[in-house]
Amino acid sequence: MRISDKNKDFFDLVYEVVKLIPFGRVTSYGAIANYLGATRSSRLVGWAMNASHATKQIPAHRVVNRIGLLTGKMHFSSPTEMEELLIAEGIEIVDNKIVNFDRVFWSPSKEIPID
DNA sequence: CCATTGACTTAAG
DNA sequence: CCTTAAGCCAATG
Repeated sequence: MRISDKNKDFFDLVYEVVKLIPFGRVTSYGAIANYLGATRSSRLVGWAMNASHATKQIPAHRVVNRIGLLTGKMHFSSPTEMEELLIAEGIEIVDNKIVNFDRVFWSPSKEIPID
């Protein structure tokens, strides 16, 4: 299915993008919002992640804020689950922040091949 | 229906 | 990078 399909809800589009994040890579709420054409609506991406737990299985731990801070770790099953998952993917984290953020950052608008 | 809140971002200082 | 202020929009009371 094409990501550029606008037939789905904003939440579903967010899920599609998040599911495409490669192993060991992360992206930001704003990058996803920007890719979906809603640069200023990055809060909705976070809201979508919150809802994702109940609806689908999504690697929400690969989505952090614009500076690589794990702002949403408290919304997981365990307060340390997000950090543990990222570390398991080879991502360094210090003080709830991704150290090598510039190296593991994955931009959807630049790295998703256009259909 | 109005007010507040929130896994956010940008701009300006 | 930090702080303020403002914008954004769904959910909640």
